Amino acid sequence: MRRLSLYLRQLEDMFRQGAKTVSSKQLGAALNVTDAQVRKDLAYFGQFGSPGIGYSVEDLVRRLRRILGTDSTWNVLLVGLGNLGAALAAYRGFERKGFRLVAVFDADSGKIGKPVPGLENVTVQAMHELADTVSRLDIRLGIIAVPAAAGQAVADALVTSGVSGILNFAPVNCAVPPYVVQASVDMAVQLEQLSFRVGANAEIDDAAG
Amino acid sequence: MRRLSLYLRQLEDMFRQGAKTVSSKQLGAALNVTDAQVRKDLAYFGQFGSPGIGYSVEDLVRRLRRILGTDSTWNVLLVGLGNLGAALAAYRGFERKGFRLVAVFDADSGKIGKPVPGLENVTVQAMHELADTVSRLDIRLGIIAVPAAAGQAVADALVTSGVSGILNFAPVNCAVPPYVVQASVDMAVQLEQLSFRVGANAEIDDAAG
DNA sequence: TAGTGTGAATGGATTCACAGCC
DNA sequence: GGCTGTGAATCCATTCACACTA
Repeated sequence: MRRLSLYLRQLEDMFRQGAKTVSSKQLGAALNVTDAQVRKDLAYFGQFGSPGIGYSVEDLVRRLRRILGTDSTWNVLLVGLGNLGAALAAYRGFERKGFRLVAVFDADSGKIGKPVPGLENVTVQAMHELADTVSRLDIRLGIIAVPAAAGQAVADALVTSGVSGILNFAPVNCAVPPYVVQASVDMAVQLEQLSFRVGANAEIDDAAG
Repeated sequence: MRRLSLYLRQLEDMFRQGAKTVSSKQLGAALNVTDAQVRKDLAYFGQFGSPGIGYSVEDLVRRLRRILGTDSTWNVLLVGLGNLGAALAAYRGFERKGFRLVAVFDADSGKIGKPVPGLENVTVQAMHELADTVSRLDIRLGIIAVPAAAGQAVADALVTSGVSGILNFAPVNCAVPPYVVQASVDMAVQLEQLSFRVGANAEIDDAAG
């Protein structure tokens, strides 16, 4: 369920602010979701709450992490150290969520061998080292941050090297076998969705006067 | 419909490769969608295809752009020129999709007044100039690329300044009034979704032997 | 009383199946 | 023969309503 991650993020936030318990209504209100929806989502994985009380924030955080698989750390690799890749490498939010960027690859020979800004003990590797590194460091997730034209080739290389999941920032649809999980984020597509919905909103307003 | 943007991206790709017509089956196969799904989606907006032939790629691209509102250019602003913001500012893919980054804001006084790397004629502005700039340049979409702690304040400022849509990269849920459209992208959440689905896949494999 | 867990009902999205057109 | 557009059927997610519990 895609909402589970959002529940967890919100709950971690609430936990930092010292909240002990939370009701489905409170959690839902913070995320624009109905209380019934929250309860259905959580109940699907077991009995987490106490009638009359709500949910223990700390307990729920622990259980959600377990469900999402982030109660242990995942090793992650990145392909493509352009602007976006560099931003991802420097982002300090992954660590806290249970992900560790342990290897970075690029096709540009000018970058290979140099340290990755913002990452300790990681130097840029050549693409041909991919498979070796994946098995040596037990890497299961790969992030693609390369131009569209290179996307499919990199996806193929990741699949061959044995990763189980791919997060794809290249603005292209990459074909992967069904046993490999893929998520895609395309900035331009996101903006298009926005402009579409803004346009639709404007029409509704027009119709309403 | 969220798939519309993906259809458009794929069609633009096919157009560049010289394709004249495309069938719902071909288009669907490229995106892991059934042919019936493609036809339903497109038919919702009108009669675009010819039985026996398929769809004209060029015509369909034009019609989809019209539907998505990207047949004309949208002015866009960016708040936050950290690693991610800089990557977005330097990304050359927006222009081709009908979006132009015309203003960049940051709270860091050390950055204000300096040119934005990769953008012609754009210098970093202070937050207090937001509302003025939005109305002067007729900006309707805003991108948030600031730390989580600053997200809500920036969202509020954008709403007050009069933008119609917000693309939020801050890892926090921002409350906005219903007449403002919002899309959110959280890199860490994306990875969590992946790890969840990879875990689920593994269990299915286990069960199957 | 406040709030969970859950069957029943609803509604929206997806698939099926096919008539009609090129 | 190949392919679209679309009603009918199906599936799945969401909401409703409430029995039950701390």
